[in-house]
Amino acid sequence: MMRTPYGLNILDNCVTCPQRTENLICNLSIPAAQRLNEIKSTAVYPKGAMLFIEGQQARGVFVLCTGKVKLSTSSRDGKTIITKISEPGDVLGLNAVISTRPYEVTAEMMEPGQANFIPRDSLMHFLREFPEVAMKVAQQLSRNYYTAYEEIRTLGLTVSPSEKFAKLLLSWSTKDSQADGSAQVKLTLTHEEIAEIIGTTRETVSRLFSDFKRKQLMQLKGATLVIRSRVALEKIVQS
Amino acid sequence: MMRTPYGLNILDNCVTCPQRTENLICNLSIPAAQRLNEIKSTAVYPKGAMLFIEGQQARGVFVLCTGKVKLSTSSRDGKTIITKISEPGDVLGLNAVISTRPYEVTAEMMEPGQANFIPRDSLMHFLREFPEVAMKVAQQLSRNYYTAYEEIRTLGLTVSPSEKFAKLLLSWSTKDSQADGSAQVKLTLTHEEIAEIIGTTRETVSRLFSDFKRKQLMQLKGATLVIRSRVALEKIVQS
DNA sequence: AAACTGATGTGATCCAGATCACGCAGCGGT
DNA sequence: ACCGCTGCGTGATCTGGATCACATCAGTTT
Repeated sequence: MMRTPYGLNILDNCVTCPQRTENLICNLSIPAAQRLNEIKSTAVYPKGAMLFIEGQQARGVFVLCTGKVKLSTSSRDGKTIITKISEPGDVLGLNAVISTRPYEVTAEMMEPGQANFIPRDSLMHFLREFPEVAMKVAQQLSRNYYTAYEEIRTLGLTVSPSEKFAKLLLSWSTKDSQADGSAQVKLTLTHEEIAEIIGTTRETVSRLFSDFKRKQLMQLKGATLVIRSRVALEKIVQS
Repeated sequence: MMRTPYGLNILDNCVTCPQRTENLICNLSIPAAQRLNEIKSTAVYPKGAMLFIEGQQARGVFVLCTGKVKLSTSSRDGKTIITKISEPGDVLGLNAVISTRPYEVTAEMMEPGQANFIPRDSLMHFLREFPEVAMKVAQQLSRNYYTAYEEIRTLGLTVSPSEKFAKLLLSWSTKDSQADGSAQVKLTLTHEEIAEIIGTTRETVSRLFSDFKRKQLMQLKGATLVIRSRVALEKIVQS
C-alpha cells in the first residue's frame, strides 16, 4: 500500500498511535476502515493553529496523528482553564458533533502536527452505515465522560494547589515509571499553562516547584522533570 | 392497555416525563419499546435509598419515574460534592454501563419514588438489536458530557461562592420564570446540600442567603424561594 | 411541657493563596 | 551588542472564606 507524507491511510496511521488499540479508529473492520479513509482529509497545522474554537458550530471531528493539542475553555473575563492535553490517536470534537452542539472547548496545536478531518455529515452517515462503529463511539463518549468526571473530582474535592499539583505530576509519571517509583517526563508546559490546568496562579506554580524541589519530591534537569518517588506524592494527594 | 400502579409500561411512563421528548426511552419505535418493556423491572424506593454507590461494579441503568435523586461523589477524607439532582425521565448509570466501568457517582433517593431497572447485559443486547437506539444512547451520553463540562466550567472558572450561588439560583429559575424576570422555586435542599453543590461551607451558604436577601435579589416565603430579578443575578455571574 | 435533633444564623479568628511589584535570565531578531 | 519579549523566582501585602464556637429555632419524641 502506498504512503504519501500528507495523505496517510488511517489504517496505517493506527500503527503510529502507541497502545491505543481501544481507540475509535483502530481495529475497524476492513470495509469500515476503507470507508473512513474515503471520507477523511488530512492536513498539517503549524504551532498555535486552532483546530476549532469554543462556541463554534461543530463542523466535524479531528483525529490527531502527530503533535499535541491543548484543549481549553475560558470565561468572558479572560480566565482560562486547560482541561486536557490531547495526544496522537485522540478524537477531538466528537461530543460536539454527536450532540450537534457547538464545540465546548478550544483546540490549539501546541506544536506543529498532522490531523485527519472528518466532516459532520460524512461521519453521521458513516455511523449509520456501520452500527458497530456507532457502538464504539458510544463507548468512546462514555470514556470521555469519565475523564471529565475525574476533572470535576479534582476541581471540586481537591482544595489546595499543592494537592492538585501532586496529582498532576502523578498523572504525568504513570506513563513511564521505573520500578523504584521514579520517573522522567519531558516538561513541555510553561508555569502559566500548569497554573491553568490546576486552577491557580503562575506565581503559586512557581512556588510549588521550589517547594517540591526542596522537599526532594522532584528535580529538574534542563527540560526533563525527574520525579523522585511516586509514593511520596501519593501521600500528599491522600484524598 | 392495562396500567398497574407499580408496573407502568415505559411508553406510558413517558407521558409522565414532562418535556423530555429528547430522552433515551421516549419516541422509540413500537418494537423497540415493547422489547424494552420486557427487559425492565420496576421498583419503589424509600427516601434515602441508594440506587447505586460510587465504585460499585455497574449492574445496569435506572430510569427514574418519580421522585428526585441526588448524584454525588466524595473523597476519602469525607468531603462530598453533589454533581446533579436528577428528575423523572433521567437515565442513571448509563455511562458506567456503556463503558463497563464502576459507577462514578452515588445515586440516592431524595424522596420516595419509582424507577425502572434495566440490567447491563439486557441493555447491551437491546442496543445491538436496535442500532437506532444505540445512536440515541450516544447522543444522550454526549449530552451528559456537556452537563459535566458545564460543571467543570463552574468549578474551574467561577471563583467566588457568591458567583456560583447566583449561577445556581439562575439554573433553578430557568424552568419557570415569569415575563418580569421573577420566578418561584420550591426549596427542597438544605444549606448543607447547597454548599456541597457549589463547593463551599454551610456557613457561607447561610451568609449568602442573608446577603442576597438584603440586596433584594431574592426572598423566602416559607419553603418557596422567590427570585426577584434574573438580570440582577446575571450581573453577579458576569463571567 | 420538656427534651432532643437537625437545620440555621452570626460573630471572631486565622491563614493559604491571590495580587502586586519587582528583578533576572534566556533567546531570537535587527 | 542592543533591544524586546516571554518565562521565571521571590518578597510584601491583602483578603475572602474556612474554621471554630455558640445561640436560636422548628419539628419530633417522650
